[in-house]
Amino acid sequence: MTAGESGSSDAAEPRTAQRGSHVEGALARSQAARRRRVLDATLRLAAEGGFDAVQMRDVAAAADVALGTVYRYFSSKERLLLEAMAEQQADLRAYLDQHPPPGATAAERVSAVLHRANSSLRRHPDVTAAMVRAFGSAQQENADVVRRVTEIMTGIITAAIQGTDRHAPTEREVRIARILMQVWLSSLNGWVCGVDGPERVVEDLEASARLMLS
Amino acid sequence: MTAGESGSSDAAEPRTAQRGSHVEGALARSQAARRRRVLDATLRLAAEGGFDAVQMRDVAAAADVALGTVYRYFSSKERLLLEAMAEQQADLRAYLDQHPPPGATAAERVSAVLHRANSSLRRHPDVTAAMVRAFGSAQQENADVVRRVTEIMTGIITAAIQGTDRHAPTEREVRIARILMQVWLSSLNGWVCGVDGPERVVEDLEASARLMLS
DNA sequence: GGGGAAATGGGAACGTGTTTCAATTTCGTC
DNA sequence: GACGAAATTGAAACACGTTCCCATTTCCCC
Repeated sequence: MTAGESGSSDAAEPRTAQRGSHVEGALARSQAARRRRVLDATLRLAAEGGFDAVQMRDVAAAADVALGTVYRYFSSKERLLLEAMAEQQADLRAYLDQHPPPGATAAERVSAVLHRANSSLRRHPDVTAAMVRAFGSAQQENADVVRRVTEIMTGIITAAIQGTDRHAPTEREVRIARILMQVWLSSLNGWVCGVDGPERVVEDLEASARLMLS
Repeated sequence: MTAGESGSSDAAEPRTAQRGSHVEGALARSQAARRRRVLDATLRLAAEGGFDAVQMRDVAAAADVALGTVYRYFSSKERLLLEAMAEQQADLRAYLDQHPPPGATAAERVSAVLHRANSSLRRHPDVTAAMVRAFGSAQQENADVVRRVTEIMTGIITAAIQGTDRHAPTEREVRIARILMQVWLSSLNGWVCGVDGPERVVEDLEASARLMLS
């Protein structure tokens, strides 16, 4: 998707109270930089060897911080990958907001969006695998990030359904978007664990879009 | 679902070649018993404390076998839980074959089946959580069990769509069944990781069944 | 520019999944 | 009933996520 860098970020500070006072809720610059290095190191390692290659000691070393510092910013490996996933999805949404997909009907636009998104995922299979695996084994303490990810994905699909017309989404549209997101996630899971080929993800999504948006 | 014991079983022997000769492909009685004890111990532990309570050393102790023996039968904790899940789903299918759900329309029958299945899952939340978590983080080497599980779940839904009329399922019916299964799995994941309440699983399924079967 | 709190570094230590290995037991075959 | 192959046991060892601890540094406030 080439949606590249920056963007996103809403939650996510170290889990202890904030210092200072004036910029309540924001991390000091050096802290933001550290956090970014950790996330970048995570993506780099994931790109090489997937979930298993993201070893916390290696992440710390690659980000040039101490292991304890990684844990200060991300309470677990799972959370680290989930935050990376949330950021990735947020970037994707931002990109799509700027470059809305073509298509006259809702089904066409949804198809176009998910096609783009998936070919981007296919270009980094190990990263995707790492994130999907973290997502699939998520625990209660990470429910907030999981929710954030699902909301972003649902939002992407809702936007595609609506197209340029920006009315408040219908109840029905939201439901359909949610179902499509669930199919998407399940399909990705099937792909990364080797049950289906990567084409299957797009096939599933197009089939379900066709079934519900006609 | 009270579908209780026995049943299922197709694959799943220890990963080395078979002894003897006459009963090709089947485990000696004592081996089958050991395997069963391991699975039962797994379910017992999962029922108490979910995924984290299923510790391989404890499973071995509870099943009264050595740790190495557990690993002879199940190559990993993930596989152990997945095989348990496959068995559970196979039992559910067998039960439903004997007690087909009521309903005049496909949507009603699907709704009835999934309602039953889910209230059974809700009765053992920790077991469900353990299995769903294993499923969600499944790796390539367990693709076979994952496929078996999804096929059983899809089969259950397909049967519900068809009702008493046993024609070969339509292409369209298979596609719908697959999508419903995917929604089911995603929804379960949302439940066990605390993003949604357990009612949400049934809501999602009914909504999608309604959307596709009308 | 000193005081104090929070953050960071560095590294040991712990828990649990997984592997390994030698000794022993089980079981089919002759 | 003895032989040999496979299965089982018991225990140690390893890998990696996670936790802990303390010395050092950074940063805010006075």
